[in-house]
Amino acid sequence: MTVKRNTIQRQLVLDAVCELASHPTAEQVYEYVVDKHPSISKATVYRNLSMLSEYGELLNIGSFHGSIHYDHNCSYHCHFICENCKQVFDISTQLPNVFDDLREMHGFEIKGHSLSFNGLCPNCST
Amino acid sequence: MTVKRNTIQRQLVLDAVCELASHPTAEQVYEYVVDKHPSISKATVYRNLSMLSEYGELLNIGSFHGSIHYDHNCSYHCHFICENCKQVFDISTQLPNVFDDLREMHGFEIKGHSLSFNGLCPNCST
DNA sequence: CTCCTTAATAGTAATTGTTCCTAATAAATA
DNA sequence: TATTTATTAGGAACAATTACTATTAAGGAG
Repeated sequence: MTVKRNTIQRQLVLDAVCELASHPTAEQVYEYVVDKHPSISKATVYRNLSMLSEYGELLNIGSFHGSIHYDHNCSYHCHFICENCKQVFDISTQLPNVFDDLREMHGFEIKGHSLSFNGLCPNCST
Repeated sequence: MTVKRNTIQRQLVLDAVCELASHPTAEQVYEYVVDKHPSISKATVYRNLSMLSEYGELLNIGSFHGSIHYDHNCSYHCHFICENCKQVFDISTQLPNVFDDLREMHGFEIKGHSLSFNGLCPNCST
């Protein structure tokens, strides 16, 4: 059995996503981390972002405008992506349990889902 | 005022997405169209896919596994993406009108949304 | 129908996001 | 403290997409 090791690089990547709290991309995480740990490489950031997502410590919320965004909040919520400023907003709303119904009705083994809206945020719509 | 011109290339791209009906990527559309019109270039396929999406004649349903998928069905439905076979399935289900509520409650001008599930399809889960 | 404007095209180069590769490093266990 | 091997840095490779430029052709005006 392979052991998951704790490295400062992995911790820095995880901390960055939490501290940025802006649904950052790998590039944005790299920019944030390289300040504190200049020798880190981009490959390390990419690798840790996907490993942390697999472990359930981060959430890959999908690819918007060409790059994958990550979220430190792994509990269920939706997102709103502004087409103008490209910002990703959290939308905390409860959708009824159609998800459970879907699971049972269609025979799909659902491991995750992504609900996102696009349009213009209050700032950009004026 | 710029005039949108009708070209055979644009029509072929639109037809391809309809005829394939498998949520194709730009690459898959190109492979399909180049048979009928060998001189078409990939840039033309990419350009027309994004223009047709802007015009509302196609739907960009998001980027899965590294490339954007398009749908000829522009009416509301969800998708299920199998993590194993990478197939995109249509899920026709009605979510209650939380979308209208969101629109009014948050001040976001919602132009579209995307709800997709990932996991294993019935074929792959056994 | 013919001419003219310019949107759209073909072909290719460039860019961007991401993954792969390899030798060196450093966690974790014995 | 020594050993194993997961992880790293750095750069090359790759794949999806966009940008660029000369050429072509759609469609409105005359």
